[in-house]
Amino acid sequence: MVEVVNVVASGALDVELDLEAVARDLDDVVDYDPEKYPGAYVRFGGDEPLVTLYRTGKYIITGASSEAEAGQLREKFLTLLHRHGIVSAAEDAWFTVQNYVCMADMERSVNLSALAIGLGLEVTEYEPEQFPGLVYRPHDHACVLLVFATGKVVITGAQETESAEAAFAAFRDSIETLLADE
DNA sequence: TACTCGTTTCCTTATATATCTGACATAG
DNA sequence: CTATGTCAGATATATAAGGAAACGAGTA
Repeated sequence: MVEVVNVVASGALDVELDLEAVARDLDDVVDYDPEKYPGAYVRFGGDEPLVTLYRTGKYIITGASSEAEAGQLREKFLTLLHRHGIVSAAEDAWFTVQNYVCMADMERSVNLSALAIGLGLEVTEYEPEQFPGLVYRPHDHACVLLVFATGKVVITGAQETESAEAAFAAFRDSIETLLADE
């Protein structure tokens, strides 16, 4: 079972923004420090996803647990901007999910050194002294898997949930073949 | 050699995962 | 004063974004 733990999405408004003015208008939710970073952070609540807004009108939503949650936050964000007259509804250009970060559990321990050899050294990276997880980049799936000795797996880089699920399913099948004796 | 222009890298944010390190704290 | 304990911060992964800095190459 693959569980989505983070969704990164981006979108654009067809207008250039004066972030200084936006930060003044929405002082209670906006955190803007151009000396530190060019984007303005919009936080509705400590537990809600983060919106990073740029001068160009583009924005990023990070920290949502589902595509639906990202979409709801986007609506909330756009409504806020409309209410303050910062943008009009017509200036809303596009919005897409860019990355799904998922978690899965094989519920068995894994010998990562053996797995690296089994999967092939050209598709894996395992340096336990640098990082305890094995990095697996399958050729036939557009995402990256981080495999841990405990059997926990992090799947990241997927543009769709289905792609993360397919990558994990294929990985779980190969694990059973490669490490059947352990 | 000096300057310009294009490319590349880093920064920041979220999130799970696990391992080690360094900085503190508190107890004996 | 030393022992153990706790906690935060790297380490690595993907991804968007804009700006700054660094860097290589080409020209005068």
